[in-house]
Amino acid sequence: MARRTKEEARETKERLLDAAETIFRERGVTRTSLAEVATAAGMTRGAVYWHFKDKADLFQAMCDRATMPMDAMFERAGDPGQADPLATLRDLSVGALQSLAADARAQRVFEIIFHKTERVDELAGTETSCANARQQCLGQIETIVQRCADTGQLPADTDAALATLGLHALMVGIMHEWVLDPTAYDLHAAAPALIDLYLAGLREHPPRLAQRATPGVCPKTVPA
Amino acid sequence: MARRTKEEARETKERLLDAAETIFRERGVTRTSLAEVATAAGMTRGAVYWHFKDKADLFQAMCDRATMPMDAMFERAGDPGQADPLATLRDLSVGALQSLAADARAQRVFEIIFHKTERVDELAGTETSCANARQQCLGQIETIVQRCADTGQLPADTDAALATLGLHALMVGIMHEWVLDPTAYDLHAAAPALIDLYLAGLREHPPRLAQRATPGVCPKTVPA
DNA sequence: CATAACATACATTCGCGTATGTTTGTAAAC
DNA sequence: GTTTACAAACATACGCGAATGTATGTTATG
Repeated sequence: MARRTKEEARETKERLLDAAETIFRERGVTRTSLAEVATAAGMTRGAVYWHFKDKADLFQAMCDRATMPMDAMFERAGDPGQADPLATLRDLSVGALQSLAADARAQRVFEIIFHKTERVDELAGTETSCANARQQCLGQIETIVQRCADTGQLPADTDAALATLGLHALMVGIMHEWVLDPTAYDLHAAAPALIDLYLAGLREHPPRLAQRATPGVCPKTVPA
Repeated sequence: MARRTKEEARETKERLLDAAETIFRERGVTRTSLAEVATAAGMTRGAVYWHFKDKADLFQAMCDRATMPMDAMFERAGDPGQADPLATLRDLSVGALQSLAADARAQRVFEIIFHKTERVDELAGTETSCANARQQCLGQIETIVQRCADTGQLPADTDAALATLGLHALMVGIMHEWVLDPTAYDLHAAAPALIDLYLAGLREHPPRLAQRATPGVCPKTVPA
């Protein structure tokens, strides 16, 4: 069997990507051979090497296919001078979490990215594109946070960088833990509460610029 | 060369663990061969197989050696009926972050755990011990949060489970991102601000029990 | 008929587990 | 307090399977 039609070839490529999601998730990226991916898709290694350069290329394509909608969200949120930046920030954060909750493919791929792969130089292409997305994400958030401080929705001396780090860390942590067991709780329902909790803290007790040690609730210093 | 003294044998074991930290971090756990670890420690594979059963055993020992102090922290924080549970919670959270900031070995190992390994069934021993630590950590936090709600330091109808999920996610996210570049910011200095920000939000706008959709700042629903 | 879309075959390398060799602390026997 | 014998603490050698990249087949499409 060989030489399928154009449409069939596209289907096999999709099936290979689907198989990669399944097998990478089950066995981890490094431990899975391309033969396993191929047989899981009902093909042989020849098909894989025809559509993709090597495993890194396959992995990259798999990630791109899944993260495309979330990338688009961040693109959309940055361009206009929004009238209500705090609401924009909330919508963006809650939307990202809820879009993960609604997209089974994104859940699989994020589980792979967070728990089933090793960040090494050999996946340099994926690594840099991932770092770019992260930097762009952080930049978007910090821009909006700073706009909140400028428009008075947050205190003027808010440390936008630290506030951004915290929000980003919160979202990364939520995704990181939730994909381990999506049945643990309803992320779609919980996302607003979690984000609003953080944003309320940001209004109530934000990190201030030019402030090293925060007095906080308890003045006792911790051992080490 | 063979048959060193007891003390020398312990030293070589430590050197093997040190080498494992270095090589695992550089090349990822799965991609590193035991030969690489051995040569990096100035030994051969014979030494590795003498001190450890296989790679999983070496990895487990490396993790245990590094996470021991942090495990002890959580043990210490749970036992007594603390008078000020909210302060206990803050001390525990800030202390965990600052202990990471102060311990170079913990930084290396956490970077390996978060970014240089793949959670698969083959590392079952490590996986379950890690899950146990995570469950114990979550349990400790939730117990303290519930105590805060019971003693009136937080609203009585606070959803302790969700509040715990958020705090845990925040800390995981902070560690997850910070170990990627410890020079990005001073974690020891930033930890109190980040934790106090979340705890302030917890007092100001906590998740409530028996409450599905939170009204929040912006009622608009997000696409998908 | 030329080539896209694969399947098959081949050579090479790499890592693992084990088996065996070697040296030397170390503790009991004398 | 030697000496002897045993085993600790490694090094070396072997055989095996598995995965990779490429080279070469095969078939049907455009």
